[in-house]
Amino acid sequence: MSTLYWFRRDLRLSDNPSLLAAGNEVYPVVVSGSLDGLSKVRVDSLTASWRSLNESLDGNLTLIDDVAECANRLGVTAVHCARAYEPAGISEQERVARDLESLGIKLVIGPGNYALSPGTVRKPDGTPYRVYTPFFKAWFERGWESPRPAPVGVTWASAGGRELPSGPPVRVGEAFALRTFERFAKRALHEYNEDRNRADLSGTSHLSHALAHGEVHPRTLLAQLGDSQSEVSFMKELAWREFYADVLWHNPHTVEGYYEPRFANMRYDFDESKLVAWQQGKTGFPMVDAGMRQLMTTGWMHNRVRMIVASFLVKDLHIEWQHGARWFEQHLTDFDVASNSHGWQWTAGCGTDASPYYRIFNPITQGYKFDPNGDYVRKYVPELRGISGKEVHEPWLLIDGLSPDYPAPIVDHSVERAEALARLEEIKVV
DNA sequence: TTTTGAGTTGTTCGA
DNA sequence: GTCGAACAACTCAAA
Repeated sequence: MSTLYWFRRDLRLSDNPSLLAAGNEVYPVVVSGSLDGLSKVRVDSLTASWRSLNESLDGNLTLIDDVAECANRLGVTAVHCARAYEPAGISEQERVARDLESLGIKLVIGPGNYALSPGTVRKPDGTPYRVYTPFFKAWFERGWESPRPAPVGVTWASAGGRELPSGPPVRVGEAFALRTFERFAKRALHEYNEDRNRADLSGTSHLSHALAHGEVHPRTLLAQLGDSQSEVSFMKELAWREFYADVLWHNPHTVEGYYEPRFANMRYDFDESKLVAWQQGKTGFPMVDAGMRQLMTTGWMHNRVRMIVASFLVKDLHIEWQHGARWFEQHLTDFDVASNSHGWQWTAGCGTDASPYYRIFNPITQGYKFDPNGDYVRKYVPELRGISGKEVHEPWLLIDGLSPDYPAPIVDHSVERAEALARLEEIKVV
């Protein structure tokens, strides 16, 4: 009996239990609505992942507009997919399930792209964790299942939808994800504990795109990790992804709503010209500008730099975190709603296990620390390439060093730091 | 039951 | 120049 498989954010064949459940005669499809509202860079990256998956499916992956309509036309009795845990995905799957049910077709939803599905790790009293470290302990002690093999002997058939959109070649896909991990495991993983914060090095895994698109299952990675300090550090990063998915699952309003509600009452500014300067990487703070331009030119930003630019928007410009989160959503090809919203809320101080009120990043100090030679800044801010060495982090100190094209700092950090502390004081719990 | 110490990612100030 | 203390309030887990 044929089934229809609806690929969403699980664009892989191996270690995909939902796909294994779909049987031996499968119509693989993706849905055109997945592209709605996405920026060009995200459309390009998602459709590149689709094209890569299509090669593994012997060219049978097609693009459809409506799952229920397609399933009905093909006469299948069941549609299979992997579970979504974020609010938009949940409601989409509920809607499709209702549409299918009215046609007498089952929607079979398998587990999603987490070692432990959101909602499963709980405190002994049954409530969800609000602090990462105890979550990690419970998550680790509970453990996860072994990776599953790719399906064997499946006949893929075209559902007769449209051809996949073409686009620029992007290095993505399941095989690329596995190669990326192998490369990482051979080199950077050993120094991960030391180098992952260095913006000027390639010390991170570069697997965020693959994890966000489900080109690899996290437990496929976990199964290959030992217990060295660096391997445990990487495991903890994977656990952060699971923690934030869990937090969002329990608190769906926190996509754009405050996890800690009293922060909704804090005084914020909205200066459009400052927001635009931040977005365009023209704040006059080299480390911030390098990060924002890396985002614009590559669709990715180093995690350490994400914190620096986020802190700058929230604590130096006093702009609400949601504006920054939305900008990231438009430009990050590895966008993950749970990690994005809760990463921002952590920096803003309103999230789980939040950054203490006094932890305000100094964008200059952070530059010296995590781009010690200034190479990262020079790579992404061409106006500053004439300045050699670490001096690039404070171009205003150089008599002849400042390019006329590069802006002066748009704020005084020490003034805005004090302002941020004063505003936090106003919402202090008495 | 109550208490206690720790909690991803930091900065500043004063000794 | 280095170094340690101080900087909310609250959650969680262990004692």
